[in-house]
Amino acid sequence: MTNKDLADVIFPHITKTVADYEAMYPQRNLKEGACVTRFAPSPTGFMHLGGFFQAIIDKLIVQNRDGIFYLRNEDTDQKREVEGATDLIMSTLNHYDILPNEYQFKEKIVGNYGPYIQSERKEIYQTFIKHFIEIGRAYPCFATKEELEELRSAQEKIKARTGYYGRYARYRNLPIEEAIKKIEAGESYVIRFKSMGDFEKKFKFMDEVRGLLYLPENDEDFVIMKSEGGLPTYHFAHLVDDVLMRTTHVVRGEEWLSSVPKHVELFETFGYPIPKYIHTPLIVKKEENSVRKLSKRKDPEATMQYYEENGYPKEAVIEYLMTIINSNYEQWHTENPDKKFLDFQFDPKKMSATGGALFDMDKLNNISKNSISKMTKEELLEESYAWASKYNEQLKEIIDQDRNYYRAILNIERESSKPRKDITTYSDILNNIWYMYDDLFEKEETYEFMKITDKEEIKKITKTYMDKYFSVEDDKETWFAKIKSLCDALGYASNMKEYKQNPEAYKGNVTDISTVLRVALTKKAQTPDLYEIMQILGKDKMIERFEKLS
RNA sequence: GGCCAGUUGGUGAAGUGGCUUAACACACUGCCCUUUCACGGCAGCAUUCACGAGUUCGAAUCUCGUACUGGUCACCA
Repeated sequence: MTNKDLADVIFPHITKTVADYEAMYPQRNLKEGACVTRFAPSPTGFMHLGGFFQAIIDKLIVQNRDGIFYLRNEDTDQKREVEGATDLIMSTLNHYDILPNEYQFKEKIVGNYGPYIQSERKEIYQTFIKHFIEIGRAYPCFATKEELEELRSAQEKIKARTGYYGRYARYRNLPIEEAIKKIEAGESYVIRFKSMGDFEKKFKFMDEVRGLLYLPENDEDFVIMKSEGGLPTYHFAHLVDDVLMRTTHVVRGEEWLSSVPKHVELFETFGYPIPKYIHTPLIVKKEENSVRKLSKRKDPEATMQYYEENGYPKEAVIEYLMTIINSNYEQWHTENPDKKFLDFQFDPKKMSATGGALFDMDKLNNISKNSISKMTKEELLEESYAWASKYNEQLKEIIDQDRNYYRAILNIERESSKPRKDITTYSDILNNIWYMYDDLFEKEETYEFMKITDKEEIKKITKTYMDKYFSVEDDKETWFAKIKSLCDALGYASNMKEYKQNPEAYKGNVTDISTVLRVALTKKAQTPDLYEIMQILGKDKMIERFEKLS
């Protein structure tokens, strides 16, 4: 009995060879220096911020060098699989313009290196596993859960390193005859890799972010194929897929760093070149006195859905993540305002290796605010309308009522060198403009009058203003000159310096008068430019609102 | 506990032996501008790079030790 017999008993249906697959998926014909990257999420029904972060890097590496960025669906854990997960991933990548070059989606395969769904690659994995068994580098293991738990507690008791390795690898040297007998008797088993490594020895490993590392060799006989379903574990799928799909750069979270010895031994056993690894910092959150990974259960901001729903412009989300990816990005972007994020030259060496970047909502909000302030009125109209159509019916209705009116409101103090920055997200817009709409204006009950609260005085100010000083034709200078005249006429100081020198001589100053007009028209003490608001409101509406006060 | 990584202001960080009396951005504070707010401008915010020792004429930058933080040790990825 030989290993070959064992392999045939386990995989009687596998007829192809490793060489067949190597031929089917030949070396890619790429330009000099072009890279192949992948985004390989497991379909859990969420698009995690951390995964998205990696997808940006994947895209960045490939961009401008005619490389290939592909999406691979890692669905080997059927227990966790969620229906429609790929839809969500694709739509998120699409929303942010980082679509892959190759993918498999809705029965459609784009690219010659598929299938890109792991559960459809079972035969391929099994071919490789079969080969491993034949060459004596993999074997069936019949250890039960209980057996493994016992092993673990025994190891803990004598303070040995836990795990299935060396002399603890109970089924490693099981005679082939016995193994076959057990299999034929229908016993449950997994396939384990037979490691030849020595934990006491170190090897050199080049991490693209951290530089040269010395890691201990792997000596664990880890599982490469699960008992149910015959699907591989991550480690083995990583080997097979990234070899056959000809991946050159693996971008993944730094939680994988400690599995590197396993992967290196796997690649070396086959004699395949090891891809370059970019282990990215995790995005973490502060809690009490510790930090932890963003969790989709506890932190809504951990999923990409959050940013879409709350109306963050996509450029803002990208820009924020870019500042974490390479902190010189912000500077680069201010120096190259017309370039897109994909033009940026990503350098893994410049990425922080600090083991965790604290998620900073303040920073994101600031970026978002700036990004909205730079939009033209037309852009903001389109973007906010698209957002409202999905997430805010009230805003959508308002826009539908009168697009021109809405556009005019958005344009207040916009499209200038120093635009306003008071809208953080699209979901913020309504809070900032409601008073321009009669029904919303009616609903608000309180007027935020400040210094002048006397009804008669307010009435006098508004009436005098409308009767003698207001004209729609005035430009801004004339308009303000008239406000000043109004001040003078009613005993308020039009000149702030004079007022400050002798406040007793006046009833108040131009600020007080402006505030009265502002609050009377908007109910709010703080609004954008009053002149523009009056222009948009128009004379009739102004009179109407002033009269409501009596 | 073993192994691995990391440790520069409240936050993201620049920095790779002298150009650093530690960049930039966010946050915060104060002042100025101003019809309110937002914007903008100016200034302040780490005498010091976790701590200790060593190498060196010279260290945030190199070496060692300690402490702390994080990751990992699954038939999850």
